[in-house]
Amino acid sequence: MTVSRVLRNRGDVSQATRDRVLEAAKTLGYVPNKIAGALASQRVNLVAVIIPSLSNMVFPEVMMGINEVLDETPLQPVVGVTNYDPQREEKVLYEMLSWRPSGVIIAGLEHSDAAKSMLKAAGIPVVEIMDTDGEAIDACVGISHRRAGRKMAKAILKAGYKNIGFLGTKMPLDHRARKRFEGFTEVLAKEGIEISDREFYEGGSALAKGREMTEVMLERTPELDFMYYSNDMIGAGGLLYCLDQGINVPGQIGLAGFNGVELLDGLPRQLATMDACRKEIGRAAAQIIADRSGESGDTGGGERIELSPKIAAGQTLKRR
Amino acid sequence: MTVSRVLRNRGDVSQATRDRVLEAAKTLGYVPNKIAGALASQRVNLVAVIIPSLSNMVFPEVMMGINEVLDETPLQPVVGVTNYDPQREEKVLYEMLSWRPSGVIIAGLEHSDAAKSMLKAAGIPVVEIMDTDGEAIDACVGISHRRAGRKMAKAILKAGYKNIGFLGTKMPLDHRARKRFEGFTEVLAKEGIEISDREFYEGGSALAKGREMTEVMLERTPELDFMYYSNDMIGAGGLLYCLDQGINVPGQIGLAGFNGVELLDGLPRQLATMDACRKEIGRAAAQIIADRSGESGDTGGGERIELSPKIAAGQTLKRR
DNA sequence: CTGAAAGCGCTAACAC
DNA sequence: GTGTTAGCGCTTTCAG
Repeated sequence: MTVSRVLRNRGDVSQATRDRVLEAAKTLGYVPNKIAGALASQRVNLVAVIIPSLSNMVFPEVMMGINEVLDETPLQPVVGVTNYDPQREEKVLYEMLSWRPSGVIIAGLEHSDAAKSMLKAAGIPVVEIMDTDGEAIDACVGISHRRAGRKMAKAILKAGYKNIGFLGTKMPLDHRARKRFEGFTEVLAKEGIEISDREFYEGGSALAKGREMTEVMLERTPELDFMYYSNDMIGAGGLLYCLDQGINVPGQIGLAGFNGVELLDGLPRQLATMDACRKEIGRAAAQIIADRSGESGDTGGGERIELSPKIAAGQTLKRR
Repeated sequence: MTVSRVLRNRGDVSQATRDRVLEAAKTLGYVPNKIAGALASQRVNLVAVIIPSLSNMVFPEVMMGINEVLDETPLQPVVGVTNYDPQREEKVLYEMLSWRPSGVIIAGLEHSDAAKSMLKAAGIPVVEIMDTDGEAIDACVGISHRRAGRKMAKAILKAGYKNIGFLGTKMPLDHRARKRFEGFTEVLAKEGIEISDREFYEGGSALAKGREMTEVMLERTPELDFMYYSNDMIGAGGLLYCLDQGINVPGQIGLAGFNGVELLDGLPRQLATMDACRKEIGRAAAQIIADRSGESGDTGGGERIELSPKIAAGQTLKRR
């Protein structure tokens, strides 16, 4: 009835009745039931956001970007965490889709077949984020991790380093880290160079792991003159370790990480890194959903935004 | 009809029909509509989680605790972020309640009157987390930040420090930081000691800010022999700064932070801190909601769990 | 064990 | 401008 109209600021209602309704609503402590509303209107202002983890700052930062633009709209994000587990991803996705959200933002391009079918069948905007190396179901915004790996390899070679070590996570399911690694070794291979040593970790404090791994690797392969870390946190650990040991960085050994986390600003020396454009990705993805959910005929589709991460050479990647 | 029964594994359905239904559901790619289900059953398996921020690791860690226990139940968390803004908190809360969740987990004990009324009127379990210094609406799990501040002050005094500086965030709305500060100065006052200097920051990289603030303060008040940081990140920045400057820690100056973040493990020296029991808080809060949402008559109510944070004295808070 | 029927609290379309 | 009506897609209750 009329009440519904005023509560949603729709069309013709006289000021008098409007006031009366608002008054009543307030005194009764009335909170509309969105479930009923959604069912009736076939519209749910929720955006499903599916990410692998909350345990490092990267996804929370993406969330912040998403929040920023969704705040300007009636849309609300609902997040689900998969722990890098395809099974869980499938389940979380199913749960979310059963709420008939206005769109979904999901990390990565790799999903189980079932997940892909659900996404395709959902008939809502789907934005796959963080990665552009592969085929998207619908829209896609991110960076090319393969290209990022290549770019860093080139910069390192150009700076004159030759004996390069790689340190990363032991995560077969972190496809983005894997792609960076592939791009990285690819460029090295072209120059006839192979990774001199490599080390992988899982669990624990990344900073501490970075220290440990660096120690182990330097002991095992003393001729190393560069270490490429698959994320800034272990890179920072490595940097702190080197400084502790009185190792000249980058004189004796150069270092680089990946992500461009804010944390690096406070380190004794600025670690070379590459900005993964996390907030920007969140913002762009949310924008796509917001734009499309406004339209009627789902005009858009298949948007593809590839951001280009830039190297922040810091002080740990200098020409020798 | 029957279909509904098999999809929910309810009561008496013959294996034959069950199979037939499952079969049909699969081939049709049927995903049940939870909105309709929720409306009909008056049951929504969502738990609203309202937190101030995602920008440091503390709340993501609480989330992980919540996820852990909710994963074992049909309940699903939905998070809302307030940016420490009571206005936003009110709005976010309103939005969430309009989905009629099974419970709400909300950070802090300080809310606007409107927010409090909504929470009281909602008729669902409400767990206020992180803080126990004040009056809870319903259940409450956290630590006493006032007590935490007092405890740290005692430890510092006992270790023989006299000229103490405080460094924290410029956040009038971070009640927990404020309470820690109050507890801290209270104990000092009892011993006839006043904070020698203080400094507050906002925005930017906490690690970098920690460095800057430490530098500024040491210049301004050279007689300081201890610095108490309101979080570990700025504490870590301070520690790195001191080490850079060749300042003997804790010989010349002692340091302590707050939170017990994992990051500290990788630092050149272990910063003294106090574990805020974040994951544990998340777990306990989720458990309360889970337990109560199982019962019919909302048996429980008013649970109050106060965890006691322990000092991890690290290497930067040693008897002089 | 299975079907039919009556809502859940709203929105949308249509009268008044 | 305002009231009325018919569903939205399920769950629930009650008959068969």
